[in-house]
Amino acid sequence: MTPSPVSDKRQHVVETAYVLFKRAGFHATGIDRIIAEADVAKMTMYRHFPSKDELIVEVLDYRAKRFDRQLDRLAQEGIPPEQKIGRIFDWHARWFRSPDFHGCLFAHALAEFGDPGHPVFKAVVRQKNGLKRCMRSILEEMMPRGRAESGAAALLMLIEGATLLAQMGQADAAIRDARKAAMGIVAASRKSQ
Amino acid sequence: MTPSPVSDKRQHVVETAYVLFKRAGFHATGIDRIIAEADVAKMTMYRHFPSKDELIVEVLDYRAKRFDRQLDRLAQEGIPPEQKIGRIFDWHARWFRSPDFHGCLFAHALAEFGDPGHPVFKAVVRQKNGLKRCMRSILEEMMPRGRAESGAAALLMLIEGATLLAQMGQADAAIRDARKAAMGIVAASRKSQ
DNA sequence: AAGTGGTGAGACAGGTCTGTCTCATGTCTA
DNA sequence: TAGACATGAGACAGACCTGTCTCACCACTT
Repeated sequence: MTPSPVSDKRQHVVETAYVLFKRAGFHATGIDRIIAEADVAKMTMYRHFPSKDELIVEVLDYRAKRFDRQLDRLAQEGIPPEQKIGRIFDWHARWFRSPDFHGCLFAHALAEFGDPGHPVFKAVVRQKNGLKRCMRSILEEMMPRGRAESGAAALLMLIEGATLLAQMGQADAAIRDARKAAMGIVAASRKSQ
Repeated sequence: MTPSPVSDKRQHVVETAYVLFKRAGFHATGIDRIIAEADVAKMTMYRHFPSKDELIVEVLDYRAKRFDRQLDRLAQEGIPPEQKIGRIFDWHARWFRSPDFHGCLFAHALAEFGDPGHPVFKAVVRQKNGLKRCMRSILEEMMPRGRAESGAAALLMLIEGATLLAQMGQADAAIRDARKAAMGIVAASRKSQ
């Protein structure tokens, strides 16, 4: 029996590559390492992905989809918007404390693939815009469009900065200060302009 | 005549490496590329730097020193603290608009060298802590120590996030929203807790 | 005039990189 | 039973990587 329509191995390679990329970076992680860790033949990998770059894009899109799903669950209907924002920060706090936290894979990808025309670069932009859009739609529940756009950008920047500080070993202080600043921004934007 | 006590070439290699690292990343930039661009023999490089990693640390420390000098000039005495913060954001706005802006080299270094024990990692932490310390000392002019520490962290996170967004092509909006959020944080922290 | 030290040029070693190719194997389907 | 197909194993090419080494050169000092 074919294990699954478009194969088991493909997804297994993606998940293995994800772990290795996260731990050691993209250029520093070789194809040989990936296929050894995934226990898969080289040709199996190259039959599913035309190149390493395409594999990287696949890994990023896969993680972005997972992240979006978790985000949707946090920001479900029937909860006041402040609480939704709070939950997003809670989620990040848990992430920062997880044993194999190594910073944001998308930010790392941007560092290694700085050419705006590169598919990896575009995948990163997609993910970050998605997160910003999510926060903007939350803020729009309590403030006009323009202010929600600025506020979402501010929240996104705080989160990205907190992720960086967390990677430098200041996770607890970072998430606490970012949350405080975020709540201040939301409260101020709600009241007036 | 010996050109300079510890040689001209050394600094020239550092500056050439800086440009290449900034443009293409650390792992993706080979030694051969650096010496070719610097027009220097390989042995000249290896006589000054024991390894590529040491060169990277040297490049980072060199840029950190330059950055600190510019920062000191911005935050000179006799200026109200709000204005000092404003100037730091102005400086970043100009940086984001500069033609060869490619994001923060230190953040990129963190992405490629995620091991906390690695010298490159430590060099990044030094630089970020320096920037945070600078902003904290500015905030301490107008608020107590504890609040200044949190506020400085928030400002640092906003700046790091803005730099990331700027690299994704949203420089103008990022710096505008980050500045607005920063001023709100400063004003709120000044008044009370 | 002899020596010293930084440098240039490039060969070289040993390893790793991505990506291609061949051939054998097993497994499901018609 | 026969064919189709994904896979395993690994050789292979060609490029690139870091780092070492030798030898010649040249400028300056003593």
